[in-house]
Amino acid sequence: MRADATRNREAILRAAEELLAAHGAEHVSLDRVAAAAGVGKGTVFRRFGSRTGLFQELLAERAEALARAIDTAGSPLGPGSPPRARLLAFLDELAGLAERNLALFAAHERACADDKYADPTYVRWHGHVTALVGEARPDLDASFAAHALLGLFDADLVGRVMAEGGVTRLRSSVRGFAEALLG
Amino acid sequence: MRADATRNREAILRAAEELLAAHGAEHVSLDRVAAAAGVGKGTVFRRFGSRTGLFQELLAERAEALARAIDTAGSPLGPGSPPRARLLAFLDELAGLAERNLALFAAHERACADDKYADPTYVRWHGHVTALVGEARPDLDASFAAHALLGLFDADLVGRVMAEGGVTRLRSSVRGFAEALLG
DNA sequence: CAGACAACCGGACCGCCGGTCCGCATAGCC
DNA sequence: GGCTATGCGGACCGGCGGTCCGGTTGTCTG
Repeated sequence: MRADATRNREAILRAAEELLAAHGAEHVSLDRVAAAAGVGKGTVFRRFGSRTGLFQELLAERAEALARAIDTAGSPLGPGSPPRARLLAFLDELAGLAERNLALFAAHERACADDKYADPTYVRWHGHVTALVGEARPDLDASFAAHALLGLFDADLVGRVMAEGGVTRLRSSVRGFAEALLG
Repeated sequence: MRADATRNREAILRAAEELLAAHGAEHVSLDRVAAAAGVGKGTVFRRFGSRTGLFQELLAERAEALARAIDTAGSPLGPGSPPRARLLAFLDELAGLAERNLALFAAHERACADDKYADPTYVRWHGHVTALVGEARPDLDASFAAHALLGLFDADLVGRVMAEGGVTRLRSSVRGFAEALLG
């Protein structure tokens, strides 16, 4: 990749973030992103393939730290902790991530609306949660329950809950739900 | 409403259903619906206001029987049964409804993507589930749990589960999840 | 039955969007 | 300094949801 290509790639990602923060997920078209990045529309598509690809990449970037933490021993998130604690810790982290990136979550949802299960980040999360649920509650359909738990972070739902009680309410509702489910 | 208006209204609803059944939710544009109904596009919008309105109305139609059953004593669905049984019965009915109307669920989801909580049918369902959860598990955030339970009927998830085990698998996964949650 | 009016219809039209394409520019290498 | 592959920009496309208005038609009245 040429140096200018790398620069443009970064400019596009940052422009997309700014527009998300400024105008909400619904008003971020790729024309606008391109314009804000000081770049042609074609460049956006060459770099990211599609709208879907752009938001997937953006989410992957924001989720990277969490992805690493999951595989690293030493916190309740990592291997070594009991599955129930790991799962609760993971969901709590996810709540934080959703809070800090609500507009991105919304945009990502829309962009991945068809074939939402193909998104790499979602797939990783789902695999993780499925495994943990399988250990903690072997009687359940773990994959199904994992989709349901990840569904708690639907952007509209998160927004609604946070409007009433902020991230604290979100965290406690999620935790309460997960604890009830795990028994 | 004039007689021709009533006829057209019905023709549009039936055409939309046929198109949903024939091609999936993604390929049903309002032009196509209008053409299939033998009607101008303007007529579709005059009758239903928007794409959203059309699919909301269609879902409301299909959900009417369930809505009545909920308020009528005499089955596990209706008032008089214990909340836990009512909730499980309701979710089971919803699974059946989702199975029989998968394409409609998908189209409805897309059409209501912004402001999904404004859909009248969803609001009714959510109120019902919230009340039942509140009785069965007063320790939970009932409204939040209700959204989560209704999220189980996301069209993509339903489709995926049914691809693996048909409606039987869907019903048992839903039931298992709900039972675990209610303890 | 005739006439008149309101309700309704059709489809051309609009702006916007995601996505494509190709002639031109330039970064990076010899 | 010159050559080429890589990348760039933005005009362009098809399709969408939604609007609008000139013409049509159901219906009510006398």
